[in-house]
Order: sequence, then structure tokens, then C-alpha cells
Amino acid sequence: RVIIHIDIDCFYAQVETILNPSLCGKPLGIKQKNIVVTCNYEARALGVEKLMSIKTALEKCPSLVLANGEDLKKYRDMSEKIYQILQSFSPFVEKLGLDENFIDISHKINKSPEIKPEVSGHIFEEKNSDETCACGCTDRLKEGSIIAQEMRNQLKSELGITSCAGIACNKLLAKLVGATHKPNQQTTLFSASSLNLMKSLKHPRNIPGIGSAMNRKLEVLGIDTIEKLQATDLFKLIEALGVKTANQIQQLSFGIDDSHVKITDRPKSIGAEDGFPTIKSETEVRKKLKCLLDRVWELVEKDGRRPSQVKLTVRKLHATNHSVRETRQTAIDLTTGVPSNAPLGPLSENQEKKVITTLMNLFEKVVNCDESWQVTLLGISF
DNA sequence: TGGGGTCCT
DNA sequence: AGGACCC
Repeated sequence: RVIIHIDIDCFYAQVETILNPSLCGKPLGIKQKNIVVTCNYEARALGVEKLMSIKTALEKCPSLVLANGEDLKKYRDMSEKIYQILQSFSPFVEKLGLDENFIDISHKINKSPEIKPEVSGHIFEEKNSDETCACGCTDRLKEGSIIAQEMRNQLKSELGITSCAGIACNKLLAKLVGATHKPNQQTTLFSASSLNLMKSLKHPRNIPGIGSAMNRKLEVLGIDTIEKLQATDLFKLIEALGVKTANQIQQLSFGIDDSHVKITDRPKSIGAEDGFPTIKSETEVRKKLKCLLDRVWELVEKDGRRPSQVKLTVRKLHATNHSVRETRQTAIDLTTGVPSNAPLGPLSENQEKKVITTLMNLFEKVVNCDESWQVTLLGISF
């Protein structure tokens, strides 16, 4: 296969700069509540990092300009335009978050090209990559790099967006190799260098698919390098992680990933949440929920499908000083009064009343109304 | 630490 | 319903 991974450079910061060109060239951070969730390269040069607290960021970089990124609408809109452009190259596009996409272009690769393609962009380990694989994949990947370049050129010319691309024979390697030259560059991995790319990650935690929980289990086993993960006896790994996960992550450690690019279709859930210092009364909760419902209903209406379930998310300030999230879900019937096949419109008063009542009932299952409670986040999801 | 999502158990 | 993972 030939898989391309496209990753937009500091996505939120680019969108803000396109919407407000006067930000261009200035150190820019995108803030959500107390956190700089991402920032542009000017800010990074001055010491700002992703997920840093606003306080620390301003200490490091007093000239930092901040844009509020709590409402994701602008980013969703740009993400959709990016997706549409990539889809014009291949129907096999999978979104990961708002700013990353995998594209399978295997079917677009010329079986017998008249002229041998040259690579566009970087090659991973250029020096020792002069061998051409007997199966023909080297030329196929080179052709992939040309297509990736065309995709990135089009994102730049039509949207003004710069991006990175990785080109490889599977999703794992495409994503990893694309990150080796940033920003606004692309890198191709020929399969002979796969093991070297994996080893260059150093720590197993750097493999996508190995998160903090699995990493902790691996460290208990003394596995703290990719090579140790490769060399670990599979039965030992199965004992700790279960057969499926054990097999999967040991394969990943060798750069093997058979997972397919899964076409991103309509979302399985649509939600909105909001965090805040603290809420202590049910009237405040009701008000917050109404506000969230208006926000989420915009998205639901655009989607067009009639929700059949609602989920409430509540984050409580626990006595032990750290917070806990709980969810409650129930069926909901929003068809009463209208033909059940009628298009979804703006939220009627009846529907709003029904949803809010349902949500308040769910809320009472989460908080014990006799005792005092503090809520620091509410979320609605359909 | 934020405001989203997916899939598996 | 929660927990793991991703951004």
C-alpha cells in the first residue's frame, strides 16, 4: 500500500492567523481556559509549549498574543475544507482529530510508469537508502510523494494552509515519518528503513497506540526501549496485556501495521462541553445546560439526523481534591408533534424543554442532592 | 490541563 | 458506564 499522512502545522494558530492576518509573524498562543493548547512556531522559539499554563507561557514570553480557542467552530469549518480537498484525490480518507488525515492512494499508483518517478521532499535516511526494493514499492512510494506534494500544494493555494506529510506503506510509518521534518515539509520512508525509524523513537510511549496506561504496564515489565519491546517474550507480554493488545503492540514495535484507512463518514456522536471554576446550584446547572444545548444543536441541525440518545457528562470536585468525571445516558424521543421524517429544524420550545428535563433527571443520578457538591464541567452529547 | 472524538471492555 | 486511545 501507499499511505499518506497529512498533518496541518499548528492548526489552530494557522486558522486564527488566516482569519486575522495582523497576527502574522507575532508569537501566538491559542488558549482554552487556563491553558495554551497550541501555539505557532514564533511562540515555540520563545519557549512556549503545547498544554502549558497561561501563567507560565506569559512568564516565558511576555509578548505572547493570545486567541481564545474554546469554541471549535472556526477549526471545524477549516477541517471540513481540508477534508474535501483530500477527498478529491482519493475516496479513502480517514480523519484523526481536526488536523490530521490518512489517505490511502494505493489504487492511484501507476503499475508501469513510462518514466521512473523522482521523489518529492525528504527521504528518511537518504544516505543509506539507495537500494531499490525488488517488489517495486520504492517507485510506488516515490510516486506517492509526488501526490502528497500535490495535495499540500493545493491546501496552500486554495486555503493558505501549510502542512507536513509522511509517505509510507502503512498508517503507523506514514504518521511517524511525516513528523521527522517539520514544519511545512514532507518525508518518504522506503521500507528497508522501517526498523531504523522505529528504533529512532527510543521510547515505546512514542508509538501511537501506546498510551500512558499501557506504558506504565510496560515499565513494570522493565520495557523502556523499542528494542526491548521487540525482544520481549510474547507470552510474557500476553500475561500483562492480553493476547490481542500484546500481539498488536509488538507488531507496531517492528513497524508492522495492517490496519486499514477507515473512511470517515458521519460522526457517531456530536457533543459540546464547558469547564468552569465551580457550580453549586441546580439553577446554575440548568442555565449552563441550556447554553450548551444551543451550541450542540447547531451541529446536530447541520448534521440532519434526529438524535435518539442523550448523554450528560459531569465533572465533580471530589473531596480528595482531585476531580472525577461521570456520565449518564438515556434514550430520548424528539419526534413528538412533528412527522417523524420531517427534517430537523431549530430546536422548538417543546423539544428544548424535553431535553433539559431529561438532562436534569440524569444530573440527579450523578449528584446526591442532599449532600453539597461542586461541579466543574458539564457536557452534552447526542 | 481543554474540548473534542473513537473503539473496546 | 467507564476506560483506553487519538488529536
